[in-house]
Amino acid sequence: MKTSTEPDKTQCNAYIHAMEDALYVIGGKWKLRIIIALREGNKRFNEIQRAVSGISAKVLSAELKSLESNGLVTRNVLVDEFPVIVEYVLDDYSASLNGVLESLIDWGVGHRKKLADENQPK
Amino acid sequence: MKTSTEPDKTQCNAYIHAMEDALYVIGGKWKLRIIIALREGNKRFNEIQRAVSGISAKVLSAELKSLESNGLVTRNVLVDEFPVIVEYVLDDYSASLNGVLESLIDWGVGHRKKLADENQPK
DNA sequence: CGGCATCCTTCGCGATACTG
DNA sequence: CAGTATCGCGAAGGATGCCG
Repeated sequence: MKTSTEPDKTQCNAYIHAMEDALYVIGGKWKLRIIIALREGNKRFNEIQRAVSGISAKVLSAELKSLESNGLVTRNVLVDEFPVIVEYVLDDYSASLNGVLESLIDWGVGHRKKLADENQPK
Repeated sequence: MKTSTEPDKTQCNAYIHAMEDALYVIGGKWKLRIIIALREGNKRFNEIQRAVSGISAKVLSAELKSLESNGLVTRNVLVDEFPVIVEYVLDDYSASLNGVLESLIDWGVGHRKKLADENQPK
């Protein structure tokens, strides 16, 4: 607690800072899309690449490592011989993102609806 | 509605697509920070720049225009003579983002807490 | 005061090819 | 199948200066 005369400024910075923390982990073009793809079930590397259209193997590889290091995704090696088989699984911790995902998806749907209504006012 | 055998895949794509719509409008490094800054009250250009630390005038200008064109922010010219004075105001529509903002901020706070706990397990 | 112009850097991302 | 290596583009962003 503080007795300063500018509590708002402090609050605002705290909010912005929390947002930065969040975006550092789940920001960027791909991370949330990958998580959404994995929500419909565990997937192999190439399956994710197909589900998240447009992502390259290099980027997908990097994103998965990042998600793994943040405890959101787990990498399971199913077969460790030549045609290696790997499966990616959402970690329990990823459930903590449900609120974020749902509100973002909802807002996206609503915003698209709003744009459509503005173009077809009737 | 469809009778396909792969409703999940369709659902997943719809979710990802809605997310893309949302991120197109509020994604990127700065937009949500600017909105948070404006939530504590209307601000002038330079005030926003001070509140959102690190943003340059050029980028702030571009971001404000983008937010304006999406109906999230309104630009009010208070004085139109030489030392021009402009005020930026959150539009009513921006309230629709409250859920997104709160869940992101919450998650950021929680995630930081989680990291702290992992480093100080005792 | 608000904000555009210019120049420059950074790096996220993409395409293609290749390997265990 | 699951990635890595290489190359390189292009957009986003930073620094500085100027102008109404």
